[in-house]
Amino acid sequence: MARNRVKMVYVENDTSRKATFRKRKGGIMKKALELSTLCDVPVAVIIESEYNSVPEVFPASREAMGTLLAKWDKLSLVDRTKKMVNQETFLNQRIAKATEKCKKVTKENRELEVKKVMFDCLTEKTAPCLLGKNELLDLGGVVDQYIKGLNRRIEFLTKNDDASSSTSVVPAAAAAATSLAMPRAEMGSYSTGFNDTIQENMNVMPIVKDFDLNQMQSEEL
Amino acid sequence: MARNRVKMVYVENDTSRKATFRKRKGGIMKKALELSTLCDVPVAVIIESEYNSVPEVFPASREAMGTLLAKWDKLSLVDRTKKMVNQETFLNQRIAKATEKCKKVTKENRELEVKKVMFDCLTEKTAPCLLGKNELLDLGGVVDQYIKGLNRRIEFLTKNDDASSSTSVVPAAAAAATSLAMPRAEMGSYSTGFNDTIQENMNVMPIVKDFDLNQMQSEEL
DNA sequence: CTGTCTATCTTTAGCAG
DNA sequence: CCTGCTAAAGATAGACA
Repeated sequence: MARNRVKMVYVENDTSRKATFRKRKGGIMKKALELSTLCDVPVAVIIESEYNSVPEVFPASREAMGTLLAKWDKLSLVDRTKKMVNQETFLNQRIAKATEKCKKVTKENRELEVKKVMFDCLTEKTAPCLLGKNELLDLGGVVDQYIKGLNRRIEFLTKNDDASSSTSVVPAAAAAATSLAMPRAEMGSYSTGFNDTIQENMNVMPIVKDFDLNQMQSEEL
Repeated sequence: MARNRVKMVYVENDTSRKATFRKRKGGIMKKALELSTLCDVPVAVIIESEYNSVPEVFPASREAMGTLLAKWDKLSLVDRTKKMVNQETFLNQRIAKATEKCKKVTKENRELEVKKVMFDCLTEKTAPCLLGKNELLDLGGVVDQYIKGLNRRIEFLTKNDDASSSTSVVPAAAAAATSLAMPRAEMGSYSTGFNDTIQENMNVMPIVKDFDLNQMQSEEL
């Protein structure tokens, strides 16, 4: 978890594995204690270790532990199976969630790519004629959205800010760039240098979001 | 755990508590899954929640869970009690460890304070005559150690570095300062400006180590 | 409420003693 | 093997959509 990102696979090296085991066991026990303290819920953790001949460990109090296990014993076979199945469903749920997130990120990335192309066009790095039909359609959609934002922007400026109302006569492309930059400018002073704005956005655009299943937390169960 | 350091006490606010519960439960489940993956050990976590009518959760597989609980059932009353008692001892062990660490940090801090006084004396901010008997004794000890370090330093330089051997004639106080700075200089070039060295150390000295029990991990159990 | 963001706090992998 | 350190990865409280 530190220094190097660690792969979530069995640690082959005996020494490292033992070290990891000890550290992480301590970590879980602490977390369990914290959860039970913060939320006043009974928590039990059982860890079977090859290093401990009496291999169970519990952060719960003696009584709480007994109660927890008793409850488990008393669960109907149906409920128990249901819960057990939940465990089998555990990974499936994570996968489903991850898939959904992955889709979303992919979509966002496509949008970012299109925006990048748009700015490339503005700075003449890429000729639109080199693009395929689908790319052009996507690009058209993005540009349309920018122009819509631009119109709202013009309306806003015309109503509220005389000094800036002159922006309503700039070429559409530069205005679109301004529009894109708006979210950042909203809380401060408004940007007026279009080339700067474009350049600024050029630096931001290439960022493509990364995605990692392991980064996701189970949440929900 | 973020934005604000959180006190380890029951969270009164219902909304916050539920949010904390959900987040931390997810966190523990993930950690449990990671531990069992990395070290290939069976892990079970049972969390009884007021929000879940069938209030138990397990990251372990169906079989592993059964095995774990069976093992617990088969534990002799003696072993079980021993383990249980361990839970009662849990906090005591943490307290013991914390106390020990606290002592250590306190001692380190006292040494740092003494060093600070020593450098104050060198820069004439504090007259030694204003100090009490114990402080003077401590100070004497520290100065002695510096002088010892100085002698080793002189010996080293006399043997290995003709250009620097002239330092063997500097006043003891400045030499002591050099000695103190040595650990940092050992891997690079040697410091030669004594006033700079003193000033540099003045900036470092006032750092007094902090100590927090919650920062400690249970480790060991 | 459920999901998202992010400034901070916490955990821990890899080393050195 | 254990202990301590530290930089980097991870978890999460609080605020917000």
